[in-house]
Parts: sequence; structure tokens; C-alpha cells
Amino acid sequence: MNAAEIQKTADLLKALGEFNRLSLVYNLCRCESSQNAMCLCDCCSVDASVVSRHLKVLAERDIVKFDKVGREKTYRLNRNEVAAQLRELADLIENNNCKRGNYDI
Amino acid sequence: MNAAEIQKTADLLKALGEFNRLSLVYNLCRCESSQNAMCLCDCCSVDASVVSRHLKVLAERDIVKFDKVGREKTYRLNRNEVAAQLRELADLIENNNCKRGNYDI
DNA sequence: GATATATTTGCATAATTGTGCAACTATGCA
DNA sequence: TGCATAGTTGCACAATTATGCAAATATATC
Repeated sequence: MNAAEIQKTADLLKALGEFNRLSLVYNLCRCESSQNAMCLCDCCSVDASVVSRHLKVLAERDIVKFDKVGREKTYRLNRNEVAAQLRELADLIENNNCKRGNYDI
Repeated sequence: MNAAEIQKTADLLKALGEFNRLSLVYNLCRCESSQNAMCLCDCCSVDASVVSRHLKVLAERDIVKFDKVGREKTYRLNRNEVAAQLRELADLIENNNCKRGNYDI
């Protein structure tokens, strides 16, 4: 596990680890269809510009994807990728990967 | 999912989402036995006081547990709990929980 | 008691981050 | 062309956070 990999995982967790951003993620969790930013504004009581910036952060980390239709941008969760990364970390932490032959370095 | 629950999850992710703290976690990942703080210092090139504070944050979020033996504090990962929480989030995001009868609210 | 080691805490500081507001761009519609 | 809506960006500001150093506490050893 090199520094770049650690940083990448840390960036993902940091992006998820902010109240309003995680609220947006949970909100998108419940939606089968894509939601536009204005709709997502309703779930957190902050300015639209703030939501815009949070969504940008989430998109930069590939936590959400978006399509641009006309003047609207519709967002959806990158469910499989994010879930896979979280599970990978969970496995590593639970030592389900390198247990055999690796007792205490 | 109420605000307090969201905040709790966000706090966990934020605690994991910092480079040096995540380095400490990865370091503890590889250890079967508990490690003291001085030993953990070696994995990140920061002052011992910084490591001490990071370990405190990790302990506050129940990411690590520790025992005090003499003047040393030995830390170990709270593997099962942390892994379980990450998997819970992964399941939620992948929609493995409330799929049936809940198409788009 | 004196001294060494492990860890924490107070303080200062630099950097990052979340936020709101106002102005902006881009697109749709009459 | 003019106006409304969706979203972004610049700016300022407050709050948080990560950090190092020095001093403090706690424990072990001589």
C-alpha cells in the first residue's frame, strides 16, 4: 500500500465524511432515477452554490456521475464502484485478504 | 436516516479520511498484536505529538482500541466493528437493503 | 532521588474547508 | 430580443484542522 493509494482512499473517505455531502449521497441512495441539483438542494438547508460545490467534490471522486440535459445536470450514485471500494477497505481492515502466513510483521 | 445517524457515519469516514490517520490504520491492519504509539510513529513522518492526537481521534471514533501497560499504550484495530460499519454503508449505497417496493421516492 | 522513556497538552501557526452572497454563464421559452 | 431558470464562480469570512515545538505528566529503572 503506497502513499498514492493511501491518499486516494483517504480522499474518497474524506469526500463522504462531511455531513451535507453524505446527506446528498443518502438522498441519491433512495432514488432509482437521476436527480437534478435543484431537487437535491431540498435535502440540505444550504445555499444552492454550496450544493453545487459539494456535488462537484463528489463527482471528482467518482462518487456520483452526472448527465447534462439542457440547462439541468442530473446526478446519480456510482453505486457499484463506491460500494466496491468500501468493501475492499472493510476486507483489508478485517484481514480477510492476507491472513495466511502473515502473522505480525 | 436522521441527522444524528448521518453525522455519526460522517464522523467515522472523516476520521478515516486523513492521510496520516489512514496510514496508521493500514499499519495496524498488518499487525496481529497490539502496537504502541512509538512504534506507530515510524510509519508516518510526523512528530510524536501528532501521532498521539491522531490515535486519540481514532480511539474516540472506536476505530482503534487500546490498553495501557505501564507507561505504554498499545493500540489495535477494532476490526469487526469498523468493517461492519463500512459494509453497512456499502450495502446501503448499493441498494441491497430496501430495494423491494421502493422504486424512487 | 535522579534520570530516561512514553505519551499528552498548551500554544502558535499555516492551511484547508464549508458557507453565503452576489454576479456570472448557459440554456429554455415567450 | 427579453426574461426566467439551472447551475457555477469569485470573494470574503468563520471555523476547523493538521502540525511542530516545548513543557508537562506518568511510569520505569538505576
